[in-house]
Amino acid sequence: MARKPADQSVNRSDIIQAAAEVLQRSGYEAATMKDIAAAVNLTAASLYHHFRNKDSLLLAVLEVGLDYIIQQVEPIVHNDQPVERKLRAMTREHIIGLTENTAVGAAMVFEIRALMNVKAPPPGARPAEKAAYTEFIARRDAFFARRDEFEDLFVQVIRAGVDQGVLRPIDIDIFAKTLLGAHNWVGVWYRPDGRLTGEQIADAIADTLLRGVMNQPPAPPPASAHREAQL
Amino acid sequence: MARKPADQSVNRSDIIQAAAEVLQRSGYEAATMKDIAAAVNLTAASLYHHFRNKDSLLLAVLEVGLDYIIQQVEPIVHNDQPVERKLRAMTREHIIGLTENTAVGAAMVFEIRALMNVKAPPPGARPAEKAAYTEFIARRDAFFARRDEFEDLFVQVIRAGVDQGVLRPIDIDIFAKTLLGAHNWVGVWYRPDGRLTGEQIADAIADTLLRGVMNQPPAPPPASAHREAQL
DNA sequence: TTTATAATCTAATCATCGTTAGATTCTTTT
DNA sequence: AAAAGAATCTAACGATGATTAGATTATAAA
Repeated sequence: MARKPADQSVNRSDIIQAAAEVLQRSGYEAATMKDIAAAVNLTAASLYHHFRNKDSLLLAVLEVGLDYIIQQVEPIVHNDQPVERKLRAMTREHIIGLTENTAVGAAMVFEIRALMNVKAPPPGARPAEKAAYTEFIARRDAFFARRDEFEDLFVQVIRAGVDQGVLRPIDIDIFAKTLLGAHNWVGVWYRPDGRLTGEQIADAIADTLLRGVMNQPPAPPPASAHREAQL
Repeated sequence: MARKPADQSVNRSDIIQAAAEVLQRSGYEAATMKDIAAAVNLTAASLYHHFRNKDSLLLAVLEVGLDYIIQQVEPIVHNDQPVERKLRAMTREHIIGLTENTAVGAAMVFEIRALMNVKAPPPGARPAEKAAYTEFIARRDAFFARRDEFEDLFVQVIRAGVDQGVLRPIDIDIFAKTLLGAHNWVGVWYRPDGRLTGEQIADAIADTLLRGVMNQPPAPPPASAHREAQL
């Protein structure tokens, strides 16, 4: 019965990646379904075979991005390295994640607000439309909850550092947001053909921010350590 | 001949502020001329008496924001205080500027990209339309140039600090972007009814970032110094 | 080979929105 | 008061774009 998808037909992931790229150029509202479809050699109508509507496609892009970043960062929180090592590794994974896929990275920064703009269907709308909306709201709220959880990972590690006396008695929320701002901003200006790799950028940022909050000046970064060596 | 504007009629500034507020909620593409007009009790058509078109209104919002921030930050660069005092004061003025008018502050972060999306008029368009477009492009490019100059103010001060040996031999561009990212991000999450004032947030961020880049640990911030005392 | 269904297309619908035309009202100057 | 121009309005135009209906094609399972 169930047919295995053919190799040459596009799948959800193809569309999500293409959508992210169009979003990066145009922003959500300016990006048309036709633009996105053209990026995978389809017509706009064909996209509706894969996604309920435009909002749902946007959400899918953001979910993929958040899932990936959480998957990279979360394990670091639960290992038993010292706080400074954890923070450095988290900065690395976050920034590398944003720079490896700049389209999705930019969407994570710029398009989240578009999630707030979706309008409820009018009272006279078809039941299917209302159902789609309800489901969307639930998925969106779950997304925001996960986003908050992600940001809280940094808060947890920073708090542990302050409690242990490794970090100065800083305002934890403000530092977490300073950190996240510095990270996210990389997603705004980074270009793959730039002077530095994502890894180098991450190390430079981590150096400065760690030094800014540690009681003892941090150990110099493991100069040419390979990425996995940090985990 | 020339009539003095009546007191109860709306002026450019009113519309620009209202537009910024609508933009903050909806983003540029989702914001309609009707929405903006309603915020100043006008019809959409009336806006065209004050602005050539929607693009031009967006640009006006961004120009106002950039002008204000530059006006606050630029003088600091040219006084003769030590680098650390300058950087702290620049952070203060930048963040206070973003938090005093959150609508314009958010526009400066989120809507600049919309400037890239304006489409050229078709070859068959009216001359007036083509002229408006040409003028828009020129103004837009001037805006970007000024924006770059603004960011360069930070680079200049940081470079001076490194040259003087006050700051560690950091990567100047990366640190400037780290700083700007931390600043701009405040414009994303700050709420006027939050726990801290813009000034307090600025001080906390400046503490951490300065400590992160100074060779000697920075002097503790002038605890309860009033804002103007920094200049 | 037949069949079910996945994937895609063409063509149309429906709503929204930027923009313009032209009339009207309001305020200042003469 | 009359004139001039500024500010605003109503009504419409034209374009765009999300979405749907229904037909068509391709592919894997039977």
